Amino acid sequence: MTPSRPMRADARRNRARILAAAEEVFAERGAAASTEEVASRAGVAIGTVFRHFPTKRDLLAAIMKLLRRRLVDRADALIADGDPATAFFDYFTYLVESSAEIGTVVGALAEEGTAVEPGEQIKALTQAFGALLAAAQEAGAVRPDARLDEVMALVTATAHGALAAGWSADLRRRTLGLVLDGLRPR
Amino acid sequence: MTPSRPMRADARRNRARILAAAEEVFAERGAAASTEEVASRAGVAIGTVFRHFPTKRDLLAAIMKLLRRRLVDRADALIADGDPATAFFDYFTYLVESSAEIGTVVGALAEEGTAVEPGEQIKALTQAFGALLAAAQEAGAVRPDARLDEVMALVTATAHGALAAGWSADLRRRTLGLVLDGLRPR
Amino acid sequence: MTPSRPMRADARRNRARILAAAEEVFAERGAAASTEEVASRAGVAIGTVFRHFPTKRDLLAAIMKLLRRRLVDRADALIADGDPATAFFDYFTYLVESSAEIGTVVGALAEEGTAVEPGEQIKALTQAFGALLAAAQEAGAVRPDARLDEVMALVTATAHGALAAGWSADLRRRTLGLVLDGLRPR
Amino acid sequence: MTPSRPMRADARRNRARILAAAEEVFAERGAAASTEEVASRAGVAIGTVFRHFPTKRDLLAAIMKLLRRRLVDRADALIADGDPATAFFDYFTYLVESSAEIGTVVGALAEEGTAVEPGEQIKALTQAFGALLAAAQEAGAVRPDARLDEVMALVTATAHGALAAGWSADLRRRTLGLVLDGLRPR
DNA sequence: AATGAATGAGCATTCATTCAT
DNA sequence: GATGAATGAATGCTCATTCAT
Repeated sequence: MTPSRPMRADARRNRARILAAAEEVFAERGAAASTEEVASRAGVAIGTVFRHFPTKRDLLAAIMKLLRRRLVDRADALIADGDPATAFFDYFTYLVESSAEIGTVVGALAEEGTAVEPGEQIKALTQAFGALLAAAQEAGAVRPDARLDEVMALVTATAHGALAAGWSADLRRRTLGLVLDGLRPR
Repeated sequence: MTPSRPMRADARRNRARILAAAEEVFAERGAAASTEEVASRAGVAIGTVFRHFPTKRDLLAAIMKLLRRRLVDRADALIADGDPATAFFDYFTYLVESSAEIGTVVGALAEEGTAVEPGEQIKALTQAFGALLAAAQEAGAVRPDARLDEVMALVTATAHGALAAGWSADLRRRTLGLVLDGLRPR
Repeated sequence: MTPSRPMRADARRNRARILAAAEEVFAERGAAASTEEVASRAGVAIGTVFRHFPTKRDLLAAIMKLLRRRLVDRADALIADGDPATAFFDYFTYLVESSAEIGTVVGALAEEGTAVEPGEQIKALTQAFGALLAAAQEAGAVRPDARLDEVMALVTATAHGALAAGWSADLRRRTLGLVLDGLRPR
Repeated sequence: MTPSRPMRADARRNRARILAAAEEVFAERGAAASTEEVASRAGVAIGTVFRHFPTKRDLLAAIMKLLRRRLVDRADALIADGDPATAFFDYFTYLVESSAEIGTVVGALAEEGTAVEPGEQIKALTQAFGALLAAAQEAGAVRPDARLDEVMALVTATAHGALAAGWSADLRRRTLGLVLDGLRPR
């Protein structure tokens, strides 16, 4: 309950390094990669990793939070930017293209049995995506009966698919085209 | 070579039990589940599992083969059955609905680095699906420019998505609706 | 105590095959080779091996017995043959040259903790070698103070050394020369 | 590379304990003894053994290095000491007497197929022994035509023999006498 | 706070041996 | 007697997590 004094400077630096290393390592090696590997890539000792993230789960969750924030930021930028019709499709495409980063982590957590709490971050993402969707529907670029949860499901699916199956860039573009066509008004 | 006389009755029974148990266990716990768990669920000793499948990989691969055969059989049944327009969409839906079974295993193998030989089984599946697609396009039920690889990609994606994200039955149905709409002629 | 009826013909044939296979396998792969390998090389099922030799130990012991008999036979032949001076040295050399066969088995048994009972066979070998030694000493070809147990020890040592260290044929010949020189009268 | 600061005190203590335990265990039980046994005899957990020696092979190799160093040290001491004639024979005897320690390990490694790199250690040993031999020959205590490799072979053989066959102290002394006689000038 | 050594449960795999067929 | 499937203890090794330094 005490506000717990602000982190020491080196501690904060280490936390960041660890997160960066973890992102790299898990993206490369899958979630089976060892925490030790993360530590050494971050240039810290294993104990330091566990001081910051008491559990491997916690580390994975933290990465996810990070990724989500990035995604949300991008959505906000697109919303602020302009043309609603383009924005929605651009964002959808962007999400699928970032899949590799996200996918591994999501998969890893799913595999462990306990999915991470959908928490605030995902709410924020959903909200941002919702805004883009509404705007696009308003502009008549997306069929009006498409609901937000369906659209979210669709991105997730396409992203996972692209990742797990290792589609070529070409195949990804074409498949994405089909998916997006399903969202356009007839 | 040696004609290798037909498996003894108890051996065949055990092999089947192990496969069934493995399917269950891996679907529930992910591919990280232990072989020991499979053995005990199958009611055999650990050595028996390894006698039938010398490697965990082999066990996983065997499950996959089994699943694929089921999928192909179903496709063949639908092809033989009649109405091409319905058949294609039914099969697509069926595949997504079986996703839980397939997904884990596929994912597990992909994660290990060495995917199982795409070999005959997947060729057979692609072929069967191709026949359904062609018939549906012929019947004017599917847009003529949709290519087989895109359609395969789409099923995979939807199936994985449904699996990993744990969609509700309702959400799955609605999302599937959107996907299939993208495949219909405009 | 009942004389236990004479072995069935096929049983005797199998016993022989197994022994032959075991000799091969253990010579090639060392004593760590699996009993299963022996069985398959002999063309019988694993159960058959264990029916004839209830324990891996027993199998190894049986091989040893076989080898010893061969060695004794050779000694007897040399004794009967003639020139005592040559005979002793020839036999010594012969033993070292057969080392590969013997060594593995002996080593294997030693490794297991319990050496095989020296039993009758080894007594027979010692006796045969003793005869050769005595004759050679009589003939003045070997120093009269060399005792039988020392000579036995010497062969064993040289044989093991040649085996374990993988001496070249040339090195073996030269080293053997030194050893034998130690046995000659000065 | 990295200067890699000097091992922590407890780590060094454990490393030493493990090596000592391993020497004991492998000498008693042969190389088939389990790593677990080594761990428990050393009073550490199994993980600690593997942290220090990532592979059983590595552990075996480390023991060998240790033994070799001891042998070389002894040789150096004898060289420095004085009387060349005695030194050579003393060292030969010493080597045979240490055989139990060495033999098991050497044998174990040989059996595994990959002998440890003959590398520096064995070169050092050969060299030290070579110096003793040369000095002894110079002093007229050893026949001048005896070559270093033959002499090495002879020690190896005698050591192995003494070890594997479990000679009594008396028999070892007498046999050694015969061997050494073969090396004296006539 | 950081370090990195120690822990020990867990895992895939092997193999001598037993026993139903 | 022969077969070969089943057993299960044992082994080498990994890795998340703890804790003394």
